[in-house]
Amino acid sequence: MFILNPHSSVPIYQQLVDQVRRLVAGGQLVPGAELPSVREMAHEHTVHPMTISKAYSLLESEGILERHRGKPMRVAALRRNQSGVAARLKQIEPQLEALALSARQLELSSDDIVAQLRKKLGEKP
Amino acid sequence: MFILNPHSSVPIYQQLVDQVRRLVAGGQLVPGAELPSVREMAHEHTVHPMTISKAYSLLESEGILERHRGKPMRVAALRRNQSGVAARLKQIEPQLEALALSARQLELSSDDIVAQLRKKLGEKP
Amino acid sequence: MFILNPHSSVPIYQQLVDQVRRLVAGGQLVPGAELPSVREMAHEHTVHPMTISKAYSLLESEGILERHRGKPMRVAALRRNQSGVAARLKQIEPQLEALALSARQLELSSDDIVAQLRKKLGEKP
Amino acid sequence: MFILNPHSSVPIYQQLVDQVRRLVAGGQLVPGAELPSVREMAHEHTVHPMTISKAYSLLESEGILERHRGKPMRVAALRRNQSGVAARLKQIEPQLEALALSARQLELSSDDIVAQLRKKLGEKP
DNA sequence: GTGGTCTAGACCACA
DNA sequence: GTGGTCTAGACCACA
Repeated sequence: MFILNPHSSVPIYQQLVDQVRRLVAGGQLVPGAELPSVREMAHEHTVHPMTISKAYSLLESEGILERHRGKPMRVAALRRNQSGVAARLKQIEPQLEALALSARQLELSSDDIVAQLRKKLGEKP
Repeated sequence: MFILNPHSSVPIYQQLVDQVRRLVAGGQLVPGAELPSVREMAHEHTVHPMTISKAYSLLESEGILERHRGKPMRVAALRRNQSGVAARLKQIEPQLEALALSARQLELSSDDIVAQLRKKLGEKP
Repeated sequence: MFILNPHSSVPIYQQLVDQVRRLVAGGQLVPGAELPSVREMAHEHTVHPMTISKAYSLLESEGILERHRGKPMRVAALRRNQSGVAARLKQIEPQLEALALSARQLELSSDDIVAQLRKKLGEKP
Repeated sequence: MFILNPHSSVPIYQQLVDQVRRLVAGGQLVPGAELPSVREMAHEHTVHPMTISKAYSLLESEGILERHRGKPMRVAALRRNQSGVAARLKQIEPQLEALALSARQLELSSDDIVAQLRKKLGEKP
């Protein structure tokens, strides 16, 4: 369910945080759903447990996950308006802005960029 | 001409590398053009000369800039097919893929994403 | 294992890059082998850590070393045909050409040069 | 007669010094022979006159060239035993030692190295 | 004038 | 523990 790439320049804990956040916002992870334990997850991805732990803690402090003694982490109840299209678009705004900047500096036309983006959106990961 | 943000999480030297790379690919910096000297650039952005120097060295090792002893760095001759639309699209492919992944996980429709992207592309930076 | 001479006109970081490159090509450093940490190496040779770091970074960008967050640098897997005799001879080709040029200009006979070279090759460093 | 490569990592003045030294030792430049003027040489190789001047001055201080007011630089009379085989071999000793070190670290056999060197010695430049 | 190297030393991110 | 970034500042080589 989770894809962690140790060779990426994005820190592993960050990759995990980003994915959980988006899966929750996207509805693939619903409130109450349980996440793999730190140990399980660490073992499966051969990653240091502290790395998973850090990601979970961040998600907890964001109110996205909930910790209950003795139980696995769970997806928290959604706050109001957290899952509307606007809220989700807001989440990728920084990515969109960075992309737009790159496109301008590369003097790529909007149509070329959009065509390429649609291609990527159509592909399965 | 260059925008360096010391508060960004992207290292300063990396910001400069990215911008020069894109300005060259985009044609705003043509082969033979001289870049500001290390000291000039450092002074203008109140940044340590070594930070600029590191960026220039990386760009030299990529073959984008050329060093000529005693002279400022210059934009190198382009390698064949380096500046076609395809090559430039290739440069932002990682960004496009990351965006597509985010969009899928957020269950955002292609049309919503594209509409938002076009808005950003239309804005002046 | 490494010999760094601070009085040489060859920059310290360059000496290290050259040696690692050759030890890897020669097989004394095998893929997966860990290098001394930046701090260790710096302390042992009483050199600034950044100097070692610079060498390691260059070797990483050449694909000779691999960085794994939180761990010491490691020798990367060899690219195909990277370690054959031909590939290794290729590495000293510039040195051979410079030597041949000198010999010609000094009007030294091939036999004199070769005899002298064999003597040096026989000596322990 | 002289080959100056501005892209080499060896400084231009040094390239010139090395070549003159070897051409004199090799007998291609005999005592009394005149060298091109600083201006001429600088113009021919599109190099800064100061660069040529620096090389000539170094050669003069070594006693290889002589300056006579109003005349071009001339090759000085040879000092005793300056042109014997042993003296000339001495001049390339540092190069031979560097080569031997590289060969050892690359674990190249003496025979492979020598074969390759003979090939280079046989080629015209 | 140009860029390069190096040290001292602070501070950070990651595992 | 690991490596990375950055500054302050000295000193050098080259043109």
